[in-house]
Amino acid sequence: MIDLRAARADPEGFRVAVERKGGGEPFDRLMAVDAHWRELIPQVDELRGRQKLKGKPTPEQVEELKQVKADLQRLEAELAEAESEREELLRLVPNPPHESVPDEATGDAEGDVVREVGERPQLADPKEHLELGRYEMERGARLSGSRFGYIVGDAARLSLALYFWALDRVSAQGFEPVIPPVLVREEAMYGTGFFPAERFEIYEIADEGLYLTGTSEVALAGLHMSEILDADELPLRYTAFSTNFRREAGAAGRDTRGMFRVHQFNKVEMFAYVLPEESWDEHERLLEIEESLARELGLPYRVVNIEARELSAAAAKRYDIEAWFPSQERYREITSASNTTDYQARRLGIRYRGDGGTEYIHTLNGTAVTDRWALAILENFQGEVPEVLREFGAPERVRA
RNA sequence: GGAGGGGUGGCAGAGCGGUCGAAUGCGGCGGUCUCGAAAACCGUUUCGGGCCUCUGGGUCCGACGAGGGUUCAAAUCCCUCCCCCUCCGCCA
Repeated sequence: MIDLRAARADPEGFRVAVERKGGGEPFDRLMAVDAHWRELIPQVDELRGRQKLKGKPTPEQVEELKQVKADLQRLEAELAEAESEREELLRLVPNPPHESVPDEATGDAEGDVVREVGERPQLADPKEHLELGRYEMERGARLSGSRFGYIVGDAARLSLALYFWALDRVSAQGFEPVIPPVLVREEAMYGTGFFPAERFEIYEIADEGLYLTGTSEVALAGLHMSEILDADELPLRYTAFSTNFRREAGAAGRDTRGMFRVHQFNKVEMFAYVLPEESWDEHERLLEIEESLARELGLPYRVVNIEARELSAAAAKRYDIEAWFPSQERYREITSASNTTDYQARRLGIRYRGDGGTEYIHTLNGTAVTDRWALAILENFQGEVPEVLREFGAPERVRA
């Protein structure tokens, strides 16, 4: 959530920033409700003060106190309503985007193309991943429905090698490996900003009140929820392997072939808790790690600075890496690195104790690898596997 | 899944419905002592919000797992939920 005090101090500035992500309307309502709340709170505080006694009241005092109680009940009800309205609106207002985030895309990308790296392979008739590896889509659909598949044989070995390779490289950069829960409570979903904005994307276990995470970002952000960390133990960096579940409800008809967009996939994710003044450096650092992974495999890619309206509620800025997919003749997203600044930390109550008292930390997340990387490897190298993955169990060549 | 017990400050652990934001111990911080340190002694030590402010702070309100309720008044009584522990059952 946003910093209410900062918003009060500069409502016009906030309004402009938040409107870039389409959050102007809830922001206006938030400011109105907050003003009402601030009118009520001193009145309620005053009455509560009168209600406090040192010892047993005389009968006359009890009569007086009953009147105080009546007034208080009325005002407190009004206050409670203002508070719950404010809560609700606070959940709706997105994190303002950073100044460096563009408003308009330059070309075919969902933002500004920062750079293109590597050479696209010259392939006369590129095969797609379904021809190159054994991905059992029809059997997957028979078992679980559309957008489910089995990854079998060499393709499975390739994916497993990718996870281990990525964990190796990322943990060498100081990220602690984690295997997190993938079922979480509603509060973790709200805390990370996936609720209410992206509720439609999330699978729910209604009986238990639990939700399947679409990314281990949720569990990694939740790892320290409602904690006060020591400034000198920051930054905290984690990397998690997990299976991710997404309903892909907004993607009807898109990417329906093969394993490209499925309801269940595996991912190695990076997550960092940092001091506020360090988060923009950390964001660049996450991007650099992601790029180093793509470069080490020799994947042709480009980096995109995502435009404001495409950012999630939580993200103040986001870089995607898009790999070239020869069969589609275009770049497609394979990673995403976001600086959520203090937005998740506020919602989850994650602070640190420094010299100037307690303050909210900043959180960031970024993809290391996903199953989609295996598809990019297959398509760009037409079945050949980069040498570096062999020692992690990948086959020399993937056969369907 | 069944049966019990319990959730209080960084930790441990008290707390007749009012004078309790909360005893005490440990830890932390500052000081005295010391060449220095330890010990001892003295002091200090939660978080959030509103308003004021000479930006040091002041003041009032809220918070004893969470949310409701009873009461003039709740850490203390009642209800719901969450979490932890013990025993039994089940299980990779």
